[in-house]
Amino acid sequence: MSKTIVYFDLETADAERLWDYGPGFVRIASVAVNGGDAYTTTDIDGLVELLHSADLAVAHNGLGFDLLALERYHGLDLARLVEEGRVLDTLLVVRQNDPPLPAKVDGKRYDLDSVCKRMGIGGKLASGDGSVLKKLAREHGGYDRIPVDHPDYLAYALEDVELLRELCKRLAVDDYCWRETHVMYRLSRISKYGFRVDVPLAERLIAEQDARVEALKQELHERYGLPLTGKKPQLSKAGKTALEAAFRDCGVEPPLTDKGNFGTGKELLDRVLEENPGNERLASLCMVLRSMNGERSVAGTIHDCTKADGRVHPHISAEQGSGRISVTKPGLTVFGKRDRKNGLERALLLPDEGDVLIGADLSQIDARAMAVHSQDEGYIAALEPGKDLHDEMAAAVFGESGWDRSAGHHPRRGEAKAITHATSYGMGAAGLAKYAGCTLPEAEAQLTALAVQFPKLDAYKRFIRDEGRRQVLENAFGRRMRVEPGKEHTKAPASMGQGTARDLLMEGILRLPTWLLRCLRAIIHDEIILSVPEARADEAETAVLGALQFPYLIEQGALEVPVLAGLCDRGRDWADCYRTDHAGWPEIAWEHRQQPTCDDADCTWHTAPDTTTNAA
DNA sequence: ATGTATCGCGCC
DNA sequence: AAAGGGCGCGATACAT
Repeated sequence: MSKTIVYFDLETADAERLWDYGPGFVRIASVAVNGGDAYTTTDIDGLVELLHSADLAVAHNGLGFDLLALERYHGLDLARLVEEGRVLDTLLVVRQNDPPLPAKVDGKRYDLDSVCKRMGIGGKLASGDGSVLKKLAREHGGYDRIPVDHPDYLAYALEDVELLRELCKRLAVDDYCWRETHVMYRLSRISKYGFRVDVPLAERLIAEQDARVEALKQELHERYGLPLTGKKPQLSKAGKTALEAAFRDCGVEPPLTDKGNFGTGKELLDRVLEENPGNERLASLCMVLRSMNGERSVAGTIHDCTKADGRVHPHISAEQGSGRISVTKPGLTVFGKRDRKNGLERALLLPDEGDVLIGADLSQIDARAMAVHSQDEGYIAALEPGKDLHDEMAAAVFGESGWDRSAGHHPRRGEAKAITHATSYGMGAAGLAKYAGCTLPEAEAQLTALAVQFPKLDAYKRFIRDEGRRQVLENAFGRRMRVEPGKEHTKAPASMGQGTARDLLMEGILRLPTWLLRCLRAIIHDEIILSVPEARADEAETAVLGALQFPYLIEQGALEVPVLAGLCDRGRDWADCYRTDHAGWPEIAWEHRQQPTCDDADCTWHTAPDTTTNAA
């Protein structure tokens, strides 16, 4: 009994409009069944029928695009296909077979054409690289206006599916690929359902920011002759020239970046201020520059990404070197959280009507990943439920003396935090000293103490650096990760820590009950956010914790490492989820923002936008 | 016009 | 010999 394998590729309207184009988004499909002749068709419902009856549906980036389009507009039962193991996304497989270097270097190496070229597939089929399609779209006034019988269009589509079939013959599909299929399907629910946006708030914040930026530009112009063109004149060539003169006017040499260029970044300003205490003119210049630089356009980005349904539908992919998840358009991973200045950015995202946001984050998950791999008894013990890793680290490095375990935290917990964080990633004594603000000998002593207290952790890092010289590492779950030659010392441990941490969270995603999948709204490396009906919030939180927490055993006979998670506050918006963490910043709480006024002079919600900075 | 590089900022 | 890692995105400069 032979299996039916369907290879397919879609040509659509502008891919950016997957979630809001409406019917007609999918224009033609190219299809090949087993070894039969490839063909193109406009009968997309027919393709879906074919996929429903097939043993395997194969597409490149299918879980990022093609299958999602068929699900949205043509009734594809994607959940069932994935559940029954009948979906193969070759993009996921290629990344596993030939893992990427960091995205900066390797970002565009995995589109179908690049992959096939690299593997020597293509032969006489020469069009490649999508330029044909782009040209057609330009000629006809858009991707959705290319005639569906245009011979070049059809040839292009046909070639893609033939390449896909050839590619498939050369791929090795391991267990990790099948697991990853389930992972990416589940994460694609975030794109599908989208995250509701507070559009009026976005518009208000944008307007306020525009006013603020205009005032800052004006100030720099009047005081230092900065040109007024562009959004960030301090970054423009003419702007830099003006500012260099401004620094000299203050009696100071213009600060330079590591590459020797003039720069006005936070660190450079800090340094120049430190070196010139009491220079008021300089202080005032730096303050305005800092305000200018600090102006981000998160509200604008969100607004631009919001579709007609009032929601953003972020794109989810696993293209990072460690396998970490990228969330883009908009990039939800970088929204303000720690700085009060940006704390309200998350207030732009809302639960569905009648819902509340819930969320949970894994506790020190990178450290747990290192514990899993190193099997260091002491390190694992420090991660036991009820213990605080940083307290235990402080005790290990600085000693138990002066710490009454029953009375609270270790007095030097703050310092230990830096050490824990730094050492998993191979930071040296110099780096640690700078990061932690201690002297070099102190940093050296701390690193030595660490190696003595956690010998297996230390040994593991040395081992994995060595392994890294083979260029490809495998994390605890079997994900393959490439290490840049020459950077093993720092990147090998980092990849294992981040990569295994990533898959520990994905394990939680796979353990979520099905009903919560449509509630998923965001994923931020070690944290997930969901929008759930208020009446089911208790149930949902219990289920989320149940899914995310489990003892992890890397292999038979190994020591178990507990994976633990904590809930955030239930939020009326995303910022509201962290009101307890930031009790000192009342505006983080939704309740507070409902008041017409408040007494906190530093409140970033009620205080009228201060555009002047007014140094005088 | 389009793509790459650089800076600068934010998060994990 | 010494070395924190991973990223997204806006804004700008420069090459093609």
